[in-house]
Amino acid sequence: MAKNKMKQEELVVLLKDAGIKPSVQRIMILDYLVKNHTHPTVDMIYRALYTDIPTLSKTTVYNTLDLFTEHNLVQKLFIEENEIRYDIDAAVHGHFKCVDCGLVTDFNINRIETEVDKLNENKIIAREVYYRGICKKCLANK
Amino acid sequence: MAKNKMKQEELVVLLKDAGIKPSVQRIMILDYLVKNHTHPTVDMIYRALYTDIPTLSKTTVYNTLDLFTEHNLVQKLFIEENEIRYDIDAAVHGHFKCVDCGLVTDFNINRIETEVDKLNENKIIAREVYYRGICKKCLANK
DNA sequence: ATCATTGCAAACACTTTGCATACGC
DNA sequence: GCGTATGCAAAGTGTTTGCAATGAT
Repeated sequence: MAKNKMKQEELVVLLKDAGIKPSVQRIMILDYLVKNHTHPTVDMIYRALYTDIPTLSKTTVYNTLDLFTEHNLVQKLFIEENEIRYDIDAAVHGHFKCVDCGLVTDFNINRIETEVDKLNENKIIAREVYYRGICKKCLANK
Repeated sequence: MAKNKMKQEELVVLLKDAGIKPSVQRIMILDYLVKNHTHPTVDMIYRALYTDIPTLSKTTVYNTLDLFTEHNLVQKLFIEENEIRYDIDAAVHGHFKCVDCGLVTDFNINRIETEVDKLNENKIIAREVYYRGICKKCLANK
């Protein structure tokens, strides 16, 4: 209980530091993202929180995640068609999606060597590396 | 004229080699992809070909691109939400999308160094690198 | 009292599906 | 003639918009 209370305050600080006014919904959504590094979709977040706040609207989840994205608290991932996923991990890393079980996992990138001359006059805002394949767990089940 | 005829035959060979039965629509869509390395969306392809074949249906464009994807003739790109783009270039390369003008350009990747141990037991089917930012042309216009 | 946030319902955009027609060997 | 390809219309899915109700300071 005391721990939960403390955690809540940390989340409030996180929001305020990002320049976002806290609210019950915003804290809960941030809480979910902090506790679940599973690159959830809007629907996953909505379904997880719906039981706690039955009045929650998907619009609010969309609004809140857009707000978080604008304030660089989360990053949108477009690893597959027809779904946006959200990631709270700020460090640059790659995403591996298993096309079998759908799980998205992170992996570290030490270095990307690109053809510099073609890119160096552009302003690069985001770098994303997506791998798709079959994870070892799904490979074992075959 | 003679050149166009020859080109057409080359496209037919390309399709047959991929195990795809040629048709007027398939040849025209492939022709568009070969001539336009602009990572087009379904809509771009549809609108470009519509004037030549007014009976063309978007469904056919979808069907054909799915078929091409299955036969590894093209690759789907998920660089931004709500749009699938198609790329006929088989070599592994990165994609830079200008968030200002929307243009998607290719760049070469010489090497990606990842944390090997975490990935090497997975079977990797596709590797995609997306950069987003503002291209030098748009930067100059500001 | 004022301004921002929430959330319902409707609208939207892109994609897929069902099925009848047309085409090719 | 038979199997496949095409294309219309309808349905589906994820996201956005308009707007009224609610909440916070």
